[in-house]
Order: sequence, then structure tokens, then C-alpha cells
Amino acid sequence: MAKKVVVGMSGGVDSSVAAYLLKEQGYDVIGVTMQIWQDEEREVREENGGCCGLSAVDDARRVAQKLDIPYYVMNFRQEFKENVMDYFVEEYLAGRTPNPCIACNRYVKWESMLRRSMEIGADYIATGHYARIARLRNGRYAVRNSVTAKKDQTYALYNLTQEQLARTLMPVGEYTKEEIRQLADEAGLPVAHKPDSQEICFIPDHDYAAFIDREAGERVPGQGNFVTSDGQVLGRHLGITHYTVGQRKGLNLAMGHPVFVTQLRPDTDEVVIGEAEDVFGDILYCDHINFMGMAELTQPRKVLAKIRYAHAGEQCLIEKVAEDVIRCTFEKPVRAITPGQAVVFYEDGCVLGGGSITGVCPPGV
RNA sequence: UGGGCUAUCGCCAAGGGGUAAGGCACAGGACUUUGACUCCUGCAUUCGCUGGUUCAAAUCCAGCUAGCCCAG
Repeated sequence: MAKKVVVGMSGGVDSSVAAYLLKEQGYDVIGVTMQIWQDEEREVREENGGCCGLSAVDDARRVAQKLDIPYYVMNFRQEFKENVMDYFVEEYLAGRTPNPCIACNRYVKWESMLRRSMEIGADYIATGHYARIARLRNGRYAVRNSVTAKKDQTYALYNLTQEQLARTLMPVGEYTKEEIRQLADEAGLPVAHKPDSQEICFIPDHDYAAFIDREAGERVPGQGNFVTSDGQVLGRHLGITHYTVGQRKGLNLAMGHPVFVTQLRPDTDEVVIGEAEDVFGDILYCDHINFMGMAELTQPRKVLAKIRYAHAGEQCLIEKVAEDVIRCTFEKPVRAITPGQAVVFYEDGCVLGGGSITGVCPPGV
């Protein structure tokens, strides 16, 4: 009997082709779209198909019809609110810069959606990510780079558990973006030429600070000083939620040459400003570790590490310095080590694990 | 109140008679399933004001105004 797989369909090309490929491979495919952040008033503001928007449902349903597979919409608004939106806001309030997609993957797509899929008798869930699942020699599951280096989404998946990976299929990782569109075309999928999604799906107007204001109200920190590392005050800023490490634009500081944010100080509401070179560093610490391709870090190990989604990666030495704390020492300085962002470790194209960057000093210092 | 200096885009700043460089900031776009970064494009019919000299003035001259410095 065919294995049953629930495909998370966003309405985009990638997940549509994922469903198509799995059906071709003989799986018993069920299409599902997660309803996550929409509330009635905002639906109209939906633009060019964020990964989980409203047009998403219409498009996904049409694809499901075309593929002749059952299709459902699952409501995960509550889970999304708690694990993604609230997390997003809290991180900003704490002076960190979150990556909501990583939280969404781990807690909504792969926790809530997987659980509910199991409940309806599925053997696997699948998505349209550009990544593959590998079973390593040590028996562990790891996310593996997509065949195309140009499009690789493994970074945002580092936080998945072994149990989750064991029940996941990612057929799109075997193809390039061009091939995927080609397949969509050949299959006659109506979304073959739909533009790629981008930006955070729950903030369509792209105004993060305003979103945080709406969500957190009185708790949002107000104005403060732009200062240099030696304490000189350069001007006033709009509140630390408006900035992130490495940022240049929007500071409104005409210093005659570009200057960048080097640090946020939530305790004093100061935003530290420095020169271009000041934003480079070669050591970082992280916590909230998730081990994937390795079970534990027992001795220092040389790996490739990415410190942001679009980072090419840099060689570094990772060492466990305390329970749930790893220090990464890079061979070459990396730009804009940002608390709240994830650092993900790779070896041979597979994710070994990763964590949440706490800063350039050991936690608690 | 005497003497001197300076006034060019939001900030800094070239240009010293031939028809307004550049940097920063800012705006728009590209890139991007996170924030950033980066890249591209745009950005003073006008040079504190008023007159004058000249074919031609931001550039020379005069007056005025403002700011700074030194005297007092």
C-alpha cells in the first residue's frame, strides 16, 4: 500500500512541484495549506503571494485540483502566533534580531503540521524546500544541501529534530529552481510562473517597527542615543527595535562616510555606531543548540558555519564551552555577528547542527 | 563698538570669470522565503541678500545681513 504523505502547499511553485513529484513517485499525496497569520481585515493587503498568504489558498487549491489530490486547509493561527509572531516581537524588544522562518519551520510546520498529519494517518510530511534529507553513517538524519548551491534553504531548517526529519520528504532538493519551473510548466501547474515569495509573510508592508509597536504597545523601548564605542553621543535614534547589527541605512547620521550599527544595548537603549571594519569579528557564542548530523560536540571540530540565511559560510572551529553553549572561532572575520540570528554548522554539505547567536562574548558576560 | 574671517544641496565640501565635482544623508529600484549588507538610479537652472562691472559672475566690485575669531 502506498505511503501517505501530507505536502505543505504554500501556493508557490516549489511546494506545488513537490506535490507533483511525490504523486509521480507513487505516494498517496494529500495537499495542505497552513492558515497562520491572516485575520480578516488584513487579508485584503495580501500581495504577491507571501509564503503563507491568502492567494496561497486559492493557488494551492487549484494545483491540488490539477493534480487530483485531496486538499485541506489547516488552521495554525494560534501556534503561529505563539511560536513565531510572539517570539519575533520578544526578540526585538530584547535587542536581538530574530529569524522567524526558522521558528516557523521548527514549531509550526514540523511540529504542529506533522502532528496533525500523523493524526490523519500520514506517514510523512513534505515541503518544497531546496534541501534534502540524508541518513548519515552514524545513523542520524541530517538536512543536506540542495543540488543547487544557488538556491539552498538548509540554513532555515537546522532546528529540526531527528524525529521530525525521519518523517520528512523534500523532493525539490534534487532540482534547480529552473528545473522546478520547467517541471511545473510541463505538469501544467497554474503557478509555474508565479514570482518567488520574499520578506516576512506576516508583515506584508515590511514595516517591522510598526508591527512591533502594534503588538507590544507600551513595552516598546523609546528613543535613545547613537553612541560610539568610546561613549561619544552622535545623535538620537527611534528606539532599538528599529535597528540591527551591521545596519547602515536609516540611521540618518551624515558622518561624511558610511557608518554602521555595531551593537544594540537594550539596558541603556543605546545603539552603538562604528566604522565598516568595526562590524567584523571572528568569535561568537551561541546557545539553544540543536544537534542534527552529530549527537553531541565532545571535542573541538572544524566546520563550515553560516551566520545568516544568505551567508556563503566560513571555516571555523566549534568548541563546547558550557552546557548548551558553543564558541565558534572563525578562520577569517565574518561580518555582522548578530545576536538572535542562527549560526548553522555544516560538514560535507550536511547540517551538523546550529544554535542561536548570543553575541561575541560568552553568555552572561 | 572697532579689526579680521566666513557665507555653495539636509550635513561636509570642490570650484578663484566661461556656464555648479565628490562624499555622507535621503528617495526609488535590483538582490533576498529572516533582519541586514551589497549593487543600480535619482538628488542645487543654482552658489546668504541687493545692486554693479563684463559678451559671460558662485567666482571681480560695493552695500546689506548672518555666523565665527581677536580687541574691548
